[in-house]
Amino acid sequence: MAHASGWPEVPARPDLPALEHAVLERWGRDDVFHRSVAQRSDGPVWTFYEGPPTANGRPGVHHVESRVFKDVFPRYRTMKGSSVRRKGGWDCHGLPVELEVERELGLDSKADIEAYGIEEFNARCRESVQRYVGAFEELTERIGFWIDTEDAYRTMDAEYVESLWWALGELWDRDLLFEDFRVAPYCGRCGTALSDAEVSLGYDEVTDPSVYVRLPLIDAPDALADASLVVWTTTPWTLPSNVACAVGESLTYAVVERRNTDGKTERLVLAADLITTVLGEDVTVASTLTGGELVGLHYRPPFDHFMPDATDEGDAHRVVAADFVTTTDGTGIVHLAPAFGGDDMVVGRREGLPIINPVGPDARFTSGPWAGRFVKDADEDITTALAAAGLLVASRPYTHTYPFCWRCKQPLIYWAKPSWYIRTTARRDELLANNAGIGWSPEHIRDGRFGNWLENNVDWALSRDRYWGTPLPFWRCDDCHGVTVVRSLAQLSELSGEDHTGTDPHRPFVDRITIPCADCGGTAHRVPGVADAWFDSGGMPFAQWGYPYRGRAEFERHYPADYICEAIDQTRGWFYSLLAESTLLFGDSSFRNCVCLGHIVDEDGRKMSKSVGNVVDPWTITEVHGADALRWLMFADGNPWVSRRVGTQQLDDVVRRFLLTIWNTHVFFTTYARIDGFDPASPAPAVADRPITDRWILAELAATIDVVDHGLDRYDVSTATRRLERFVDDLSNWYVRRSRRRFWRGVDEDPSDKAAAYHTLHTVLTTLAQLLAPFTPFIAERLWQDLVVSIDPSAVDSVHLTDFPVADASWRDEAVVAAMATGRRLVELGRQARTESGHRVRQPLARALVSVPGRDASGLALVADEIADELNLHAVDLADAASGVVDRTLKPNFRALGPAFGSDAPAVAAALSALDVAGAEELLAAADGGDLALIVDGRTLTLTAEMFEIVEQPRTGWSVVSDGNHAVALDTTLTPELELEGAARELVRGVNEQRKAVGLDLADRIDLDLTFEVAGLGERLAAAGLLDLLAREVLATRIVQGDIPDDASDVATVTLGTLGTARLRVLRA
RNA sequence: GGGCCAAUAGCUCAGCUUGGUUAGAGCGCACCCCUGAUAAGGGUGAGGUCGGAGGUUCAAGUCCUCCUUGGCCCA
Repeated sequence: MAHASGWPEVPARPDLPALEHAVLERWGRDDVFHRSVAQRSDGPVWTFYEGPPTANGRPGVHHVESRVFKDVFPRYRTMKGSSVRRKGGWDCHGLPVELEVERELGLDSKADIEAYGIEEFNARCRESVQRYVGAFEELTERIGFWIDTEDAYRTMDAEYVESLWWALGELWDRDLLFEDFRVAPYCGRCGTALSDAEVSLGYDEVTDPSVYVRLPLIDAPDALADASLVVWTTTPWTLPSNVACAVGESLTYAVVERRNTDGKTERLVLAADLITTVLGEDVTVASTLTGGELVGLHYRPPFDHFMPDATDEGDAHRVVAADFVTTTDGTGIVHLAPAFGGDDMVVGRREGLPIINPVGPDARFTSGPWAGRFVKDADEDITTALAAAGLLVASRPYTHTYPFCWRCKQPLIYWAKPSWYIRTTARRDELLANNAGIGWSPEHIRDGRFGNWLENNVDWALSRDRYWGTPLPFWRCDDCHGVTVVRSLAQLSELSGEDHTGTDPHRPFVDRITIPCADCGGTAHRVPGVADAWFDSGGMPFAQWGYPYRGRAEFERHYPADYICEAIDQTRGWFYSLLAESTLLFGDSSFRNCVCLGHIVDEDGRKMSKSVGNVVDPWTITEVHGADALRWLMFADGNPWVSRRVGTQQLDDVVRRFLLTIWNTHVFFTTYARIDGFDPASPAPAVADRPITDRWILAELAATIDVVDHGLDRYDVSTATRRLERFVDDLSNWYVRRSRRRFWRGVDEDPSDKAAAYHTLHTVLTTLAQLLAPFTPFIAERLWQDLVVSIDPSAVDSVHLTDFPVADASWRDEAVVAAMATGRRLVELGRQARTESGHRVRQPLARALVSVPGRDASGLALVADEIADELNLHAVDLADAASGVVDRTLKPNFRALGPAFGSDAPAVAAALSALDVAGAEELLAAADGGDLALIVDGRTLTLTAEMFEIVEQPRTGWSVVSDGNHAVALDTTLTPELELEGAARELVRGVNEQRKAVGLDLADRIDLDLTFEVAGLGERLAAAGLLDLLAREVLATRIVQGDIPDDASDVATVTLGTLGTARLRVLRA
């Protein structure tokens, strides 16, 4: 006999955060995560790389987003049988960490840091990183992100740094490392270059002197004889360093003539569009030419203080082409000083131009007439000098936004300083080819944002003049300047002759180590810089194992990654550094698939920021709505790569619409399983023998498994979650709704039907738990515990240790799915007809006639009873032509007509639609089921059956609602028998309400007293067998009529439609 | 200035790859139902020139071009 003991008592209103904490506790106690990985250790390896979050500051909601996406696919792959190691990682180096420590210590510049001491400063950085790692680990656990934090790599560890040194050594050996000048935003007072992020903090509107300068051409053809180029700049101090002028190759330039103040005529060259803006109206255009025609001409430079000497390579002071030249301002001719402009440097390199840099690290001139002056302060004197030399065309104040140092408010300058580069441009084609093989989500990243970025690849500027980072392992001889790249601490020990195998490979320790120069016997010191922190993270595929000095086997087993995931802003960050390093070192991409995420915004769509005060704390969310709600919102709301709104409203919606719907279904099942003592191990009826609703929900379950499985297989959570939401809605609002009475009526009424219902819903819920496991691991676990483990202690003890579900072949049934879809469509129409005709569903009606498209008619028999029951009808019949109660018209099917008739299709369609009922009948009769002959514009055309649909519309005066090809007609005639049945239904409802009102349990038996207002009604109900029905429905062991005193308590009154009222009293039997 | 993405109901989003003639869902709103999932649940309704303009096609929310607005990235 079945046992009732196992089923838990399930609260109707769950406390989801508390539920999750209990699940976390169980996972921890039973070591479920590690067991889930261990039990798949023989499976195929599927590799995930943790893109290391910078442990700098407390984790926010945006961290949750990437972490849940990093969780869902590894969980899925694990359930599919793969061995998925989850090695964590922490990005420890970088400027953000330094800035945080500077703030804490009240330091304000690099000079401050050096005065404070690099050793102590870096110790503080290390401590700061560790402090936040703890906060990240807590949140990681709370949101159910299964990752090995004990096994995590840290980019600041000696083994990690040594791996990076090895990589740099490899690049050096392959001639992929070099030193050159790099132009960066720079503060002369602080003596430091600023990052883009820092620069963006300090923009301000300012008025600068802008000058138009004439540069006489010296080797011009006749058309340009005696002409001068006109250039414009807002930084006159850069003019002494001018080495070339840039024009737009396809822009139009003009040679204009004008009379000067001294009466002479001069000839000036500038962009045709800018003549009036620069020179006013009083000029004559002598000729026009393209920028291309100017290229190669030489001019006299504005100053000769810093002329390149003969040893400098390059052909200076000429016109070059550059695509950044525009005519939006200036003159269309751009003065180039490679030492002081990023674009200038790029063009200068390409053209082989010299770099003239008379400015020192304090942003003061180092030589020349303005030596010792801050460059910006020399602008005025330089302008005066230009005027004196007759080169000044005009000088006008110019207001624009200019960057200032966010610390000291000094204007920044763009300044070239020596810098180490990785020669990525030498491998550009391989980068592009490797990118082409990556599975991007969304796909447009490959050819769009990332592809374009690779197309325009420039060499990777590797060095940073900072402190807390991977020190560049480059030792340079003080005497011969020869460079030695050190690849490990062991090699450093060997070269230096001291044991440094235990030395911390950070500044300042490595700075103190010198090695004798192998070439000249001099002493080599380490170059001062550290590596760009992106180099650290891009090296994680090998450095996380300490490769090649350690972990060779692990590296080979876990390279490349099958899957990585970060926010879309990482295209230039981690995605690039990963690809660049693996391409240069190993020749391929270190990741096969990549999901790019959009940003998190607040519930009004605004960016979350501390200053606006709309930052949502993840802990608030997890403790109010729960981690599952947050996870589901991330997966199911919109697409991963568009920005996602996170707020109370969205989370409430997820909880109510999705999680609580699942929970309610669980409560429904478990409540009745307890009462009936359902035993899942009892024999289950064959699926084919179960009622239509069971076969339907199992068929939908099979289809859902397919969609979810396929979606997760191709990194598509949107399709998977949408299908699950629909399935949960179908389950709750159709399967459970239709099946309720099967659960509550007595076992003895129809044991096999009840068994079918229990087995079906149990299968569905346990399978659903497995499908949900990668997405919402907490509620999935709870369902599994309640539905499986609680009644079978020998079952797999966690849903996360099970295999991903596979649909049983017996579940699939497309015919049933299609038939039920039609049936539900008809129920909608029937409900509408009842609403419109004013006949509530509780009042039974005799029958409905329905019409459906021909292809659906055959399946209607399967679901007719369901429709009848749901709409409370005695019969549902298919209206057909033979019944004489439908009108038929013809509706064109464009999908078939278009290809057949081309441009005549609209005319044919119009002819079909124009047919009235009589015309349609006539044609159909003539066709007799075969092809239809239609006369259009005097021509007789033959239409095959696919080209039209027959639309049926019930003709009678019944209550009809139709929609497209579907129609329902209700017979609204009320017979005395129907009224009697309606009264019985009212009684059932009234008694059940009263049962609840007096606090009876679901299974309690009752004695029922009834008094009818209409004489003889009780007898009529009894004669029709309806009182017996009532007794069964309300679990009444005895019904007594006419016994209720007027003053009795606990009496309810029920209105029985047209049949008066009844008074009833319920007592526990 | 360049690149990418987005624009569909009051709000948030599907649908677009594979063009087919009533464009869907949730929330909100209005009205109603249910009362053995009940501090739940359900139904019905109103609400859309699918950002704009051209083009391709028998047929365009869907394909192409241009434009407008917003977002992100780069300069």
